[in-house]
Order: sequence, then structure tokens, then C-alpha cells
Amino acid sequence: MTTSASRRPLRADALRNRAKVLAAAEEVFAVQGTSASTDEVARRAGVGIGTVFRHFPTKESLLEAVLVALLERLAEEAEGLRSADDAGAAFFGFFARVVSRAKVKQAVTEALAEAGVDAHDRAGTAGPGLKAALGVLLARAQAAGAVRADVSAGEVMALLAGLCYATERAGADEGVLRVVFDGLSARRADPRGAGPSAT
Amino acid sequence: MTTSASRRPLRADALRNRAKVLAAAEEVFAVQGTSASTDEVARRAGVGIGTVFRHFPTKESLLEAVLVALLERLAEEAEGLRSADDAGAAFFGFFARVVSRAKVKQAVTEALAEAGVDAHDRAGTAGPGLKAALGVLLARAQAAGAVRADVSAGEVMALLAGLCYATERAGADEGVLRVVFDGLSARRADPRGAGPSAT
DNA sequence: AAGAATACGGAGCCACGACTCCACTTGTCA
DNA sequence: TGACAAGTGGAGTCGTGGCTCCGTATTCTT
Repeated sequence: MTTSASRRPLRADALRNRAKVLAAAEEVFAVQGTSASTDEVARRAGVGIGTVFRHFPTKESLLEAVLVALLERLAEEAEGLRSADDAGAAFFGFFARVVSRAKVKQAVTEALAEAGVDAHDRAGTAGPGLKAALGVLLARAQAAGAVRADVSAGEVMALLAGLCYATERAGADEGVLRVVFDGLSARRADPRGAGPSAT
Repeated sequence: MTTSASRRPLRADALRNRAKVLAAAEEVFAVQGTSASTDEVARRAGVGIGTVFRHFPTKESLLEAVLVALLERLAEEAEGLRSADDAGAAFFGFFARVVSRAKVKQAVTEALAEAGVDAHDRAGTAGPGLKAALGVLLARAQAAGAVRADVSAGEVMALLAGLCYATERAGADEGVLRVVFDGLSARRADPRGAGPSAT
């Protein structure tokens, strides 16, 4: 829903400002979290608050635009790997890269969480887009025997969001990633029966 | 640092109100998240806002008290399992129970995250308390061969926080828990080398 | 070049939430 | 039981942040 075609094309300066605002918002939200003020975004973009609200009538909508852009970029990246030589490495590498990025960009975690449940359809089509691209990566990795067959793309997304959170807020490190990776690749660790069963 | 002994004992009604406020705060924060207003807490507790602020001079301090109580309860629960018959079941069961509780109580996730990094020493001694109790459970499970030897209590805490988040915000379910459990129990899934390595 | 049409900026409005203050009530202790 | 300290309630203050309004500036069009 980002500026549809129905209206006549934006004026040149308006287009420029829109881009500046979006970039500034992404940066500000990445550093200060999504509760940063709209004022701050305007300042960083070097425009008036009025301009911000002209392009994004609501803070909510600005946030949405940023998250969508983030998700789209991730989806694109995932798509770029869809025919990598080593399907397993492609999958795990992508996973690790997203997590390491979340360490710096607070917004990534939220974007993923939003994308997971589209309770609010916020993420629009970008959420599903990423899920689909990730799904391809996953399917190939599974076919190659690098990832267990009984996990879904949705579960991987949830895992991704959880790890991003753990990394960003709870100080998780390499070790945690290793555990999850082993869990993802494990073909039934052992049928001893000591394990799971959530009570 | 919650009400030290230096002062004379609280009056009976004050004590009662303090408890009411704490209980209300826990409930409110659990349902509406930690950004719920202090007013709401007062209303739920059936006292004036003034009273809330008399007992907890800052919203921050109220939140802290709630989180500490939560963590202490978890630590207690973990301690109760320290000599269970099946060390593996005790460990995994505890883990699963915490996660399932986070599904309902928003505050749990934050409490764990805070406890993980005591960047702000918010969680005071309760964070370390839980970590210690969890450490015992973990060590026993490792000794019993139910959990791989190369994970630390800190890593488990981070994993716990991440899973709580994933469950609460990203719609994770049973499947995700299973993956992580397998990762935790796996003794080196396979040394093929396709896996981890964060880039 | 000049007249729309469009976009800009930022002062100001409004709602909300943390926190204060103090007249009043309640427990406590002699 | 009286008197005083301790505690209470909630109206009001202050600051912040989302959002509006409109006079001014910039672009587009002819």
C-alpha cells in the first residue's frame, strides 16, 4: 500500500524527502528502538515534522514502511541464495547472518516477530514474501539432508525471531546459535525418550 | 533492597496495601505488558495512585519488584527439582513449563531478558539466583547424559528468553521447543561440517 | 514568466502518563 | 481513649509525543 499509482506522480522534492525520511527512520529505529519519537526522525532526516506526517500519516504507518523495507531486503537476500551450491550452508549462513544483523538493528527482531504472526496484517505482503523465500532455502536444505524434515518455514521464522531477541536483549552468543543449529540438523538425536514432551 | 529493616515495621494496613499493589501490578503487567500505566495498577489494586507511589517511588521500581518476585518464584521452582529422580526430565520439564507460562505472562520474557544481562542491575540478586538454580538442574542433567556437556547456564537462560519471546510474540509452538530440545540433548549431531559458523 | 498545484516547516493543540502535595483518615501506643 | 505518627487518595503539575493547521516556499505547466 505504499503510495499507489492512482495519484499523479510525486513532485521531485517530495520524492527526495520521502526517501530521506525513510532512511532516517530506519536508522533511528535501529539504534533507539521503535519507540523513538517522530521528531527525532524528522531531525535526522533534516525535514520538518509536518513533512514526515505528510508522507506517513501515522507513526504506525512509518514504522510499517520501515519494517516492510527490512523484510523485503531479507527476502531478496534469501532469494539470491536459492540456487547456491551447498544448500545446507546457504540455509544456515542466511540464518546466522540475520541473527548477527539483529545484534545491531533493533528493528529486525520486531520485524520478524510481526512477520511471524500477521495478527495485524502490518507486514503486508513482505512477511509472506520472506517466509516463502526462506521456505525455498529450507526445502533445499532438507532435500540435501542438512536439515531435518519435520520443521516448517513458520517454525524457522519463529526460531529466527527468538534468536534475534536472545542475541539482542539477553546477551546470547555463538554457543546458543550452535545449539539451535544442531537441533535443526539433528535427525532424531536418539529415541531414548528422555527428552521433550512439554508439560 | 526492598524495604530494609532500618525503618520501623510498616503499619498493618500499609503492609496489606503493599501486597495488593504488588499483586495487581503483576497481573496488569502480565496482561497488558510492562508499558501499562500506573493508574491502571492502582485501579486494579483498589487503592489511590498516591499509595502506589508511596510504596514504589518510581514506576521503574514497581516493575523491578514485580520482575524480582517472578524470578524468585522461578528459582524456587527450579530448586524444588534439584533432587528429582530423572535429572533430564526435571531440566526439560522446567524449561517447558517456563516457556508455556510466558505464553500468558508477558512479563516473564522481560524478566528473563533482564536477568540474562545484568547490564542494569535491575534484577538485583534474583537474576543470579535463578541462574544458579538452573545451573544445578543443568549440571545434573549433563551428568546424567541427557544434556550435552558444552552448554552453560548463561546460554540456557538466553535460550529460555528467546523461546519465551518466540512463543509469545512470533507464535512459536511445540515444534520449535522440540528443535531446541534436540539441540540441547544432541551429542555432536554429526561432524560433517556443513553446519554453524556464523558469518 | 506567471499562475496553479503541490509540498514544506514548525508552532501549537491535545491526550496521556509519571509523579507531587496535602487535607484527611486510620492504626498504634501510652 | 486520646493524641500523634503513619498512611491514604486523588486532584493537579509537568513533560512528552503524536498529530494538525496554515502561511510560505518550491515545482510543474503552459
